[in-house]
Parts: sequence; C-alpha cells; structure tokens
Amino acid sequence: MMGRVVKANERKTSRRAVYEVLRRQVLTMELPPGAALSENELAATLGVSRTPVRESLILLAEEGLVQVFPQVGSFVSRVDPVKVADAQFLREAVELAALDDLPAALDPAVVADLRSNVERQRRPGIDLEEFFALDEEFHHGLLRLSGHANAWATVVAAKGHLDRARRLGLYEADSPGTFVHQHADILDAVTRGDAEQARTAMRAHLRAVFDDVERIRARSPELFSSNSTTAPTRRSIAIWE
Amino acid sequence: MMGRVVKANERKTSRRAVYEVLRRQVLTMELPPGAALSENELAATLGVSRTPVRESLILLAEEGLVQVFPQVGSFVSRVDPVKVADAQFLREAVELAALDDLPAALDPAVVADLRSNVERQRRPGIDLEEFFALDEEFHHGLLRLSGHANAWATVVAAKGHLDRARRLGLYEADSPGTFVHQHADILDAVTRGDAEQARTAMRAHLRAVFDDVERIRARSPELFSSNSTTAPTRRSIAIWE
DNA sequence: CGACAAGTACTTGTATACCAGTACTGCTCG
DNA sequence: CGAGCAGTACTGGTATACAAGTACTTGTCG
Repeated sequence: MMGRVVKANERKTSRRAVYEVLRRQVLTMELPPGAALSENELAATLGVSRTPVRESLILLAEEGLVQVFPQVGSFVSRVDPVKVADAQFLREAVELAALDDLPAALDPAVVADLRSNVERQRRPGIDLEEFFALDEEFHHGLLRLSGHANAWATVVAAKGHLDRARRLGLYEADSPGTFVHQHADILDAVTRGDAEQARTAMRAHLRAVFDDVERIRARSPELFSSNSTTAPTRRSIAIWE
Repeated sequence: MMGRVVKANERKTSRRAVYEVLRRQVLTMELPPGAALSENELAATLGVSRTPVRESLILLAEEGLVQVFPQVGSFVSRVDPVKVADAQFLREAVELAALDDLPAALDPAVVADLRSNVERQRRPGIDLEEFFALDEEFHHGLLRLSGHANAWATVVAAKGHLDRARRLGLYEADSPGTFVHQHADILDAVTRGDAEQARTAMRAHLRAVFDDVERIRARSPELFSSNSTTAPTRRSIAIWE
C-alpha cells in the first residue's frame, strides 16, 4: 500500500472558544456554584448552536466543574471539600517530586522568568486576576525547571475545585502579600540549590493555601457541597435560586 | 425564593457505553496506534448516531489517546514516549506521596483485599487482561490505604500512553512474574510499617515498568510517535495503511 | 509518458429536529 | 380551603441535515 500523508493545521473551532469562556467564568465565580447552565440559553447567549455548548459542558463535567443531570439540567458544581483535598494532595505530590528532580544546572532563562514573575507579583495594588495568572505561571515555571512542565496540565485539569476555593480566600484578603513572600522564599531556595529548604517552603506554601479553605467554608457554606459522607445513595441535589 | 429540589437518578446513556468500548479497544491495542477512526463508520458499527461517537472521541482526545484533525480525520494516537515519561513521573509522584501518608493503623479490609489480590496474580497461566485488571486494583488499593483513592482517577486519566506501552512489554514477556514479586515486596513493606522500604520497592517497581518501554520502542518503532523534538511547527502526521 | 488541474468522495464542525423524561403550575374535586 | 392529579413547559440525549475543508482520483493537455 502507498503511504498516505495527511496534513492538517490547527483551526479555530467555536467549541474551543466556548469551552474557554465557560471554564473561565466558572473558575472566576462569574458563574457561581449552583448556577443553572441551560444548553439552549448558553447557545443563544453565545451566538452558537447547542452542539459546541454541549460538548464544552461535557468537558467541564469531566473536570468536575459542572454536573449534568439528564433530563433535569446542568449546574455549576459546588466546591467539593473532598475534591479540594484531592487536588491539594495531587498538587503537593507533583510539585514536591519536581523539586526532588531539579537538575544541577538550572535553565537561566526560566530562572530569569521566575524572578521577573515574582517582581511583578510585588506590584502594589495588583489586580487579583493578574495575581492568579502570575501565580499559575510561577508554579508552571518551577515544573519547567525540573523538565516536567507537561505534568502541569494534569494538575490544572484536576485542581478546578481548589482554584475556586483559593479565589474565595483571596477575595476576602486585603492583598496576596503572604503568598508573594512564600513564592520568593521558594525561588530563593531553588536558585541556591537548597532542595530541602525548597521542599519545606513549598509544602508550607501549599498548606497555607489549603488552610484558607476551611475558613471560607465556615463563612460561605452555601458555595460548598454538603456531601459530607463518601457517596450518597440517591443522586439528588438541591438548588436554591 | 422557594427552594427548588431537583432529583435525578443516573441513567444509561449510550455515550458512556461508546466511550468505554472505544477506550478499552484503544488501550488493548485492538485499535492499534495510527488507526483511522471515522465517526460515520464507528456510528454504523456501534449502531448509534454520530453524536455519542463524536462526544466520545472528544473525551478520548482530551486524554491524548486520539488525535482529531478537523476536516481530515481522527486517529488513534501513536504511543508518545514523552507522554509515557510524563505519566511515569506523575504516577511515581502520587504513589510515593501516598506511601508517605500511610496511617499508623491500616484498614484491615483493604489489606486483606491486597493480599488476596497478590495471591490471584500468582495463579499460573494467568490471562494478561486479568493480570492488568489485578494490577490496576492493586495500585488503587494502595492509594486507598492512605486515604487518597480519588487521586487514582487522575492517574488513570493521564497514564493511557503508559498503559499501552506496558501492554506491549507484557505481550512479549513469558509471564508477569517479576512484577508479581515486586507487588508482594511492596505489600510486605507496607504491612510491616516500613515506609522507607515500601518507597524503595515502589520506585524500583515503577522504574522497571518504565524501562520496558525503550526495549519495546526499539522493536516496534512504528507504534511510537516520532516527534523527537519538542513541538513540530507544522501539525502533520503520516498514516500508513 | 508525465505533470497539472478540476472533480469527487470523503473528513470533521455546526446547526437543527425530534425524543424521552422531569419538575413545576394550576385546575379540579373532595 | 387543601390535597391530588393532569397539563405543560422546560431539560438534556440522540439522530439527522447541512456546511466548510482536505486528499485522493482521474481526465486532459503538453
């Protein structure tokens, strides 16, 4: 048989655009936990048909950010403390393992990016969304240093619930100053080659982020899932509108 | 506003069935790397419409098991050594972190399951598919011991490429005896409470699995992606039929 | 015989139509 | 007035129709 060569360039699909919009709106709480997501309504709002909307909701459901109940409706998931803890564990495992795997000679370009990143985090009156973007970039950069940048995508896909909880915490804080200091500490230890201190600083940082969740949960319980036990026998949820 | 209570039971959807069938066929190499997956053809074969087939392919593409090229076609991904290494790193990070987090008192029911599992792995002439199922259950059980069973789902979603490489390795081996021994070693160390030895044994086990990949790659290079460098400037692939 | 170009048969992406099923509304009847 | 039940307007799941685009085929011309 002859070899058949297939060429394809990446094209703009409306599904990708819809997915990114919806995901951002869920993570930023613009679409709050519990909100109803009607496929028809979203399609009309976004100016597309149900198909790309539906496919986006399926992907978001796979990430745990949306719950789809056949013949009933689709809803933004409440923040599930169990999933927050799961994401915390996964993230800590990956980021600490990466620190264990740092090469002797760090990529100077990446190190420069990280330094610049921390500097920008220090800007007074920084916007929260901007800080989050820098924070993501910082942690991603640390993984790049160890050559495991690709693992970040898996962490990102799993930590949606954690991100929403973090956002809740930061919205109530005056400034993300504490976290900026922790970032600087981690980077300092890494560049000094002090792996043990880097691990300690990273663990303290991630745990500090995690500890915020319980505080927020006490203040805004309606945003959290009430599935206290492992698995409910009946798949039932209550929506307050 | 009044509280609105929504009840919904989980229903059978053909999409879930199609997804599971396709995923199994990809992981077992029944659909080999590089195979063309026509949505129309699959729909006709499975007796459903394009919609559930298409939605399943989107999910598989998200896992990296399938590549979709708009207006060109969908294909089973070749085993990407980079993704195999990524999955290996992720898995090792998670499973070792779980061993660090074992409680003082292990759940005796889970321990009994693990012992029974290893015994069944020892059965002579064991079928390969059965061994894989037991292997999955074994590692999942170890995560359960540390209370991080949910992290297994994330690992599973990320390790599709690794699993296919492993399967290739075992298909050529006479028996999975070496791995069974390693499983037994890990379980022994865990039940003895020797966390350090458990970590060592686990690391050796996972690395042994990983080392098989290069051997297989040398023997069956056509099943592997040839993206030697980081990112190709053109999204082009070659299919041999 | 070979190169080039129009045609054709596919591909996936999107839009729409229909179906099964759920939850709320409001009428009816006790 | 209240409880119960039928009606109705929604939901998401699936099937189908159409559109945009790619790669191979084949006819034509030099």
